[in-house]
Amino acid sequence: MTDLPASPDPAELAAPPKSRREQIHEVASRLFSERGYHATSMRDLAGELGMQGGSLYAHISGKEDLLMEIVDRAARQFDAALFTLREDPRPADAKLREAMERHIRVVADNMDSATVFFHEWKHLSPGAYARVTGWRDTIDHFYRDLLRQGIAEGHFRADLDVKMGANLILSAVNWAYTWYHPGGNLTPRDVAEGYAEMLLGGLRAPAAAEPGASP
Amino acid sequence: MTDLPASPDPAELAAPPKSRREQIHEVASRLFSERGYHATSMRDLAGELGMQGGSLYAHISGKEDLLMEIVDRAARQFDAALFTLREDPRPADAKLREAMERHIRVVADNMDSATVFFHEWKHLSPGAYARVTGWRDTIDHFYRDLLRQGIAEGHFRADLDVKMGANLILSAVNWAYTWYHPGGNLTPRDVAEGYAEMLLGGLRAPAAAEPGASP
DNA sequence: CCTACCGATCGGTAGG
DNA sequence: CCTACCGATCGGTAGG
Repeated sequence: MTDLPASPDPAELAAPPKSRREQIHEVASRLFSERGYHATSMRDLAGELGMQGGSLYAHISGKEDLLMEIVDRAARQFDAALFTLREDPRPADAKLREAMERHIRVVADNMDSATVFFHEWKHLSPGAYARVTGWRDTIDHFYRDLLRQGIAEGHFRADLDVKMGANLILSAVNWAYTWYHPGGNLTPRDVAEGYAEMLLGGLRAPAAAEPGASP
Repeated sequence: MTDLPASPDPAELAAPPKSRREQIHEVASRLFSERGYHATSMRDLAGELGMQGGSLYAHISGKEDLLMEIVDRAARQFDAALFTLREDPRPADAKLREAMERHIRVVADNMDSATVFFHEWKHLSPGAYARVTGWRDTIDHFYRDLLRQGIAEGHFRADLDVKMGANLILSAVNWAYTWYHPGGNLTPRDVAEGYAEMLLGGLRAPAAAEPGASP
């Protein structure tokens, strides 16, 4: 109820005005994720922004650069989310929970560009393509190192197959892009904690309980 | 070293001659998986088969029908692999291993069409689209039922979140299409057993071992 | 299975 | 940011 003079549009309070370039980037992420890169025309994209196809080129240099930047940003977000955990002093199981939560949060907060990241990177030029596989290797190694740390600490099973374990964890957190609904009743934290609980403790019942026994 | 008269081409011994239609289907799976549906032209497809673009239409009715059949077949393979397990009398943990092995085997034996199944189904017409989501629901329910059975039997933890557990399992087996290499040193059975072991028993060490302690 | 072609649409540019 | 346009390519067809 407080007056805020010289601020005519209340929408401008919540978010600073987005540059046209940023708007194009955002709509492109949505369309590329919904229809795929090649099935989205520059005229489709322009239409959603209320302009003509040719007008886009006043703001961007080309369709592929748009894709490259969407994929690049997504990759950097994954990397940034996990990077600060490398030097984290906590034990491996706590770090695994935290890493999975951050990883899923990146997916959840960027459903569109995460989908583009996973589906459309093969349409990039060889240079950008190589950069993406580099990011993915970095993330893979992060989880492998984490598992090795846990084994060395004695928190994880000594007979663990590190490669396979990292694959399993990556499957869980990446696949979220196919089913997670940001507006739903599950937060990224819920998912991460549920997954970590199952992964760390296992699905199997701790003791051989009698079937049908009541407490 | 035995003579086989009236069989001039030894390649015909291993595999019966594939119909042209089947060849088209096979090459289309590969191209759609490598480049995506919309980035593959009918002329690309025809070129790989040594014919002109227009000639394809003597064998098939259209591009989308090709996609629909590839996706349909993949869906049916997943369904068929798990269907016979519904009535299997084994305990849930054994059935889970078996289901994961069969599921991963379908992915591994059909890397191309599995990739198309996971990436290109959104380009189908609404009718075919609905059919695919139906298949996916069926598979999802299979794993949920399996988890419920395991809880009822007392083999699985009673506090298990069935939906999340099914999601975790599906993540593991489906994501294999992104990294599995059919010619490599890991069989689908290796992957399934490794995954099942980690999922059932958990990553955590059974007892609190001393870090650095030697046996 | 080929040649020749159809209308439609593509990414991108010139000039304003 | 628009109008008008470029050459290229698309899925598909006619007629043989």
